[in-house]
Amino acid sequence: MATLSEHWQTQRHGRRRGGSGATVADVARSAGVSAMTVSRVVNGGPGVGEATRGKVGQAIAALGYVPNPAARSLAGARQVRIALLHANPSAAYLSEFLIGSLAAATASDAMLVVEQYDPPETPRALASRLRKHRIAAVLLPPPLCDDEAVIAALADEGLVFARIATGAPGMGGHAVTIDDCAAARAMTAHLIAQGHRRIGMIAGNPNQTASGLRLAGYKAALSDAGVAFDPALIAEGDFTWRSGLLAAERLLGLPQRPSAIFASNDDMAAAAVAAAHRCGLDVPRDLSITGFDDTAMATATWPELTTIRQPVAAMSRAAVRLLVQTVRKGEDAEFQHERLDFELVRRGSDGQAPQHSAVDILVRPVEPSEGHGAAAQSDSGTNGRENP
Amino acid sequence: MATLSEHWQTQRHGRRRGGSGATVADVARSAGVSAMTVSRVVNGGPGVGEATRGKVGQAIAALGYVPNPAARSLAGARQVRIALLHANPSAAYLSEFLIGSLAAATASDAMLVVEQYDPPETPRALASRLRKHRIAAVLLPPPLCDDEAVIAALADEGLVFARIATGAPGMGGHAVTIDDCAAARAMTAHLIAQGHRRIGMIAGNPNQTASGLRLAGYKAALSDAGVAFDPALIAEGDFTWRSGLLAAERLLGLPQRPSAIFASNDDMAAAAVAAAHRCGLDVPRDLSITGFDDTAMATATWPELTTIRQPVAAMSRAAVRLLVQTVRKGEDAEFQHERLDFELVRRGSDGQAPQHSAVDILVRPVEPSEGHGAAAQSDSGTNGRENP
DNA sequence: TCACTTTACGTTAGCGCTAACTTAGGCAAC
DNA sequence: GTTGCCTAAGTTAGCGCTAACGTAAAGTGA
Repeated sequence: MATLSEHWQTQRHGRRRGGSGATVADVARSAGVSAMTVSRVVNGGPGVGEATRGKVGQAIAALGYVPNPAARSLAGARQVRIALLHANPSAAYLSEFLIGSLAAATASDAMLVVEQYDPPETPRALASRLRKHRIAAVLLPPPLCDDEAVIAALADEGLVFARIATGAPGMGGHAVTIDDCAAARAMTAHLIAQGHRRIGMIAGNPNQTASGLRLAGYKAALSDAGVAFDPALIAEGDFTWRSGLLAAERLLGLPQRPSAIFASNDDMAAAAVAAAHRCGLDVPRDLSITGFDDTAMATATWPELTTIRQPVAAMSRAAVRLLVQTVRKGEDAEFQHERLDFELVRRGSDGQAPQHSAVDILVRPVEPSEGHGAAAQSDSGTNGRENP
Repeated sequence: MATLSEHWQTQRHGRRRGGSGATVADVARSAGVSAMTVSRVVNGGPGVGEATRGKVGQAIAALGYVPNPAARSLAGARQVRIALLHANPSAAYLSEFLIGSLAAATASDAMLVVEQYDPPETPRALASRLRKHRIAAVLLPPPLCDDEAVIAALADEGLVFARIATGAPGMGGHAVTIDDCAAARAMTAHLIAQGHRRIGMIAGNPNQTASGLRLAGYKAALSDAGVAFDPALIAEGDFTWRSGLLAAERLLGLPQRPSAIFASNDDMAAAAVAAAHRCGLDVPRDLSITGFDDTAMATATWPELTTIRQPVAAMSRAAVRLLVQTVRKGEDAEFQHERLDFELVRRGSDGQAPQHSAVDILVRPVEPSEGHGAAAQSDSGTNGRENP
């Protein structure tokens, strides 16, 4: 048995200290208050005077104190585990998505685990598997965010969930989206403003609600501009590159082909570029093509795609925050729909509509946002002779 | 909903029990041993009899006991924080990489945090920033795995690191790779086996050590087959799509153009496909093209790319495991080089060489040094064998 | 046989933090 | 004044686990 003084020493510089990092006790001593008060300050709890709060804050800064999350969740007995459920690990947005969620999870002292969901498994089995893993909340990126069977199963198991980039909020869960309809409308208006009138639309898979919204935005912009809607200009894809290729080929095979194609995601837009090249069309001189999402694919094509940027990382951060809040609060689950801003990123794949283009460019040069207009024109004019 | 269970958490002695989950104490009681013994069993520690171990194991299974990681790292005062350092959040491999590391980190009770490194910051500032965040070990995916300045700075700060998919192990850190040279050799042999003799190579950025190895593998396969090496068939890229396009255009502009192009990654291979189409060449009838990495880009082109699959998730898992081990062990850092198997994935972008070289096949069939060629013909792809 | 090591456990004491309670002082109302 | 009630703290008691040490029994060697 250690003597009293030895014991005291042990407590401070004990055999098991991690070495680095001050503790609440250190801060408390330095600020001349109790550990509990420090804890209250750190967590923004009530019942602390303004002066004390200041002293403690200074001590925290001076010692570089960072709370130990392990101790925290032990003491609180509340270790929130959030699952990121994905169906397709190679989806382009997933890495950015993961980075955002991981940051938010770390910040709110929750634990992020990644779970895969593959078709052979039933939604019900999935949900109970998640429960067994002690998951409290689930993050649903596309395409899972629109899978009603999965959502129903999760809700049945009492799991909280947040749907990312879905078109249809509601269904008892948080939703974090951009305004898909407005974005599509902006992009279509952008094309119309450049003189395009026959604008092909490669729509997404109809079981993704975002597809519908993007299509609606397209129609809205046409109607805004008084351009008649032509159903023949809608080709349906399923967000894969391959489907985009087929859709684009159909559009380009039309008797009166469009002068622009707006694809519902970048993969399909990139495929449209490939299809255009196959047909001997120059992009954007003969055909403008725009995408949606601003994934890596947008810059893996030539010319690079003008597209809509979704703030994926911010969206996942927001979703994690919402989930953690809900789980910690407990009962009063009031589900939110957070809508973040999108951005129209202009690159080189769009330009003036063919008929008037040469004149227009001389008279009214393309806005020099990135000087791509001229460069794209000259670059793509070189070489590139082909015929199928 | 959760309303029912939340209410009565006072069930046990403590007023603060989080509802779900057995504890060591529960298991101990059920098995009739002490908590410490349970802990020893769980951690595979020594000093436990076989009979006791069995009893405890049964109790664990019966109660569905899962250790609480928070309590664990608190008690052990060893909360290993591993940083995944990345330079480019949209890199195609990153999501798979993250999934693997996250799984491994969770399994070994380490904490994974993601840190970005952007050029304006100096390597030294980066390293000290990591220290401030209490990072103990760093995961270095490409291209950071070959950044000597960064590596030196990390080493100076006493951080352990693991380099993924680098070509040059050593430099005081773990390395997890595939055998890039053997993989490139296998791919080249695969092309040779199909009658190709003029095989263009789009090399990677020379400051990536993997680039050199892949080039070496290409040369080795040529030499294996007795095909003369022609420096004109090497075009240098930097792993971006755009650079691949330029490189491919140069190769296809050659007076005697190659009948196959082997690109050092999928992005460049996809660009080569685009370039071929631009020139009116059919892939694979007129030109075979193969890639490397098997990222999403490999299936976002038509035809889909025959490529080398790297087990990215497995690699990141292995790296995390190595790092955790090293950090836990403490000093005796013995750095390992783990080399995992690659796989040649055959899709639609490669085929027999055009007519005239078919004669070559009949006259002098290629003698694959280790049976790469023959095995690789099978559609499902084959496991790569290590080289002597 | 006894001293000595080894093996197989049990005991104690925290890791750092916070929920829940307790206490000290202030301030109003009766 | 004193009762009551508020606010701003401090105190106590763990959360679940394991490092370090304690101890009893079995094995070892002379």
